[in-house]
Amino acid sequence: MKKLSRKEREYRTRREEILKAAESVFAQKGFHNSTVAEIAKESEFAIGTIYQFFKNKEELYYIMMIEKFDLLYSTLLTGVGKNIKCSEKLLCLVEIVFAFIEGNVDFFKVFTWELNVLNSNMNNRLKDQLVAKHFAYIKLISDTIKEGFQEGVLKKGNADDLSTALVGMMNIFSFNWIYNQRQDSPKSKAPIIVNLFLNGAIRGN
Amino acid sequence: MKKLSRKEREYRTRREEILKAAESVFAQKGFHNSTVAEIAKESEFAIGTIYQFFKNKEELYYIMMIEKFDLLYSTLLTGVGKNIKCSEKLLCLVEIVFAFIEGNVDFFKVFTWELNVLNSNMNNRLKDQLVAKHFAYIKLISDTIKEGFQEGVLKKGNADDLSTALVGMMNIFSFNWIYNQRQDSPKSKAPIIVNLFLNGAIRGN
Amino acid sequence: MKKLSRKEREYRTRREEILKAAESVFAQKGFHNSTVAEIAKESEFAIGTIYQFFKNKEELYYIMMIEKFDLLYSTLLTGVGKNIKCSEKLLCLVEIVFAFIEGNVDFFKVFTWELNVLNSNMNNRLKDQLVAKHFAYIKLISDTIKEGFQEGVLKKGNADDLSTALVGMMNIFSFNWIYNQRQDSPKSKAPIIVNLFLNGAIRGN
Amino acid sequence: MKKLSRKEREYRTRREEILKAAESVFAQKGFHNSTVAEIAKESEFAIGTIYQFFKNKEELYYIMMIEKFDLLYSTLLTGVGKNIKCSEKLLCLVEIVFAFIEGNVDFFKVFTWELNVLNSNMNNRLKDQLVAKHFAYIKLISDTIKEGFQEGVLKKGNADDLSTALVGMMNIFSFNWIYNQRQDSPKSKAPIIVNLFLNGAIRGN
DNA sequence: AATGAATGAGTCTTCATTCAT
DNA sequence: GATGAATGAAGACTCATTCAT
Repeated sequence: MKKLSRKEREYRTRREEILKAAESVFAQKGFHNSTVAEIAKESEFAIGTIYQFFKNKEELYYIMMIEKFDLLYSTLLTGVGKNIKCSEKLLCLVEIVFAFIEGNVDFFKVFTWELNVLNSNMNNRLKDQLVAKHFAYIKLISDTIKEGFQEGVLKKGNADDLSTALVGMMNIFSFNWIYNQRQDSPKSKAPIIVNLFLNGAIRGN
Repeated sequence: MKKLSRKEREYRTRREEILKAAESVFAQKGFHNSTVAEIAKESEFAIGTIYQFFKNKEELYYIMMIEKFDLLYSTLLTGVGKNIKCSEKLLCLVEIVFAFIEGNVDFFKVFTWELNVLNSNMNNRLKDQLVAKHFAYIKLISDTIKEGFQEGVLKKGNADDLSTALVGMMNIFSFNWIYNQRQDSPKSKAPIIVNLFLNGAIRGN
Repeated sequence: MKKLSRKEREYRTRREEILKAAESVFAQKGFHNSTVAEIAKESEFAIGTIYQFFKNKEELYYIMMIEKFDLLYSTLLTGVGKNIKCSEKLLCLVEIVFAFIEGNVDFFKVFTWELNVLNSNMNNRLKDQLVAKHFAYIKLISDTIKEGFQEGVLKKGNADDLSTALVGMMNIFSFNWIYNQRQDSPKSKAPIIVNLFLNGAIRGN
Repeated sequence: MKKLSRKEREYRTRREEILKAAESVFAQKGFHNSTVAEIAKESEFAIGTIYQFFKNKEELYYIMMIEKFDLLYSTLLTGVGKNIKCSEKLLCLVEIVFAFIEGNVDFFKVFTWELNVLNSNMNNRLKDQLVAKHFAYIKLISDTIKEGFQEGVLKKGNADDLSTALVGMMNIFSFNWIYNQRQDSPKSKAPIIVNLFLNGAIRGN
């Protein structure tokens, strides 16, 4: 661990401050609606100073993301390593991720899709309509799960949590397929997902 | 079902064509990097014509989304209704969603986060770095699952699918908490998720 | 006076209706903020129909103005001719012009300067400020006139009317000079104006 | 009088330059036919720079007007104050206004009505026709005044000047009535105007 | 090294005019 | 002759980036 000069230490501190400001601004407005001027103001540096630390807005965005991911990753690595049994490791892993998210809401908000970021004052009605459609879709699933409770085939539990979990799985497989050429088609994954959802991953079920 | 005049039919057709073009353009570039001029060109109409059908770019975006959601929803409703058993319904549901996504890649791409939409020619290296971080994170999870195979506690299967599914569940609970005030904190959901992942939803496990 | 065919008569009627609508719309919003679509709607004709009667928006504007001027002129000609003495003629003339204006407010509004026509919701404060400056200017003049009352040199009367009249004379000489090359400079007209204002046009004063 | 920093002084200078350019461009083309790009070019600044000094085109317009008015007003105030007798004050006042107008032709042109501002290459014939109508109207008045010369009731003088003055008075009373609810109807002002025109404001006439 | 004023390319949106029906 | 949907040129305004101080 090299000892840093005062210059170097100050440089790092400023850089961190800018990254923090960027995270906050990007989280509130998304990439496209955030201006470099805002980030400058939030960080209490001049616009030009931002450009001394980062080549451009896009680089600032990427580096902020990468560093956050790094932090999450190293936290996970240490945390998970403290457990021995697989099931304990998994629980620990999920807990660390969630704790990280609760402690870095701004960062996670940056992942938001563009929709959430439209200025839409005028189109609030349309936005509400879209949200309503989404809820109807979720409700269809949770209603099906409630039927499973009635039918006696599913353990009684929170139907919303279960439907949320199922949707989460569907979404991620869809994304992966869309943005990764090599992935199998989602359709082929359907039985796997439903099977996992119903029987779980543990041997013996 | 009222019979539509030729005028009305033509109007609808044109509107559909614009919506299709918008879907395609928005999917490729995201909302902010798409220009109305591009949508006009793609749809083979003049710029001004777009504005005869939609008040502005934002409205075009929302309406495109809403109509797609409507279509998915009604397809689901009919499809799921044909089954009786809960587990069959769920499989059917997942299959319909996946079939819809495979048939509407453009639409689904629109949901993408802004990151995927940056012009980044310059910053491709950074983007790759970020993707690498993400894969390392996923790998940590799938490695843990592979340990579960070794340990004999988990049914042998595709570790990538399982880790993907787990991440999908974590993500969606995080999103819901971030964008919904009333939701319980993710941390409290950790045991539920891990339990579902391990034991499944079926009664008796 | 040729007798007109029905066709011809209908043509004239439609034309009048369009001109009337144009007058009303132009008066409310000025030339630049009026759209042909609005004039079409006001006149209850289609946009295309407007263009059957007038080559373009500008021509519609000019012809509307010209026809109104014609009407005023012929009204004046008949009215003034009924008097014999010059002073009666002048009074009659002023009265006819004023009656015409009161009966054709819309038309006269069209003469407005662009200032009155700005959309300025945002800039209302600035507009008010400008109006205030103008009033200060007028007040300076009427105060000077009031001093004349005190001094005993001016017949007691309405200082506002007198200052308004003076400003009206100054304005018109300025305009004429600005838009007519050949006119004498306003400066040379100053004594004439002040003399007329003080002594009037009648012989003997 | 605070001493200004170099920065502040430079800022003011640039601002003045933009205002001067705006005055010139607006004077030539009117508000609506002037583009911000033209003003930028005329002032030798970039478009964006204009927006650093003024929120938008409209604000630029208003502020330019207000500052000119301020200048005229303060010039008047000092100038008129140097005289004691009312009639001298009035003459001085008129002379200052006229001198100001001669020195600020651009500014005064800005007051122009929209008519003068139409692009009318195509419609020059119509514009000429309209101007002709206007002259006919003026001529009617000046002819009446000439009759007054013949009749011996009016002091011999320049009939054009007299008719111009009369029209100026009529116009301003009409404007004030149209744009000020509370004002008396023009018709009621007719005798006042004619009386002023004939007898002047001086006591004893 | 830090600053922030200046830059101008880029984009949404409007609206006069045309022309196929 | 009447219609009004389609057109696309034009213009206000924004904001990432530069560079002189």
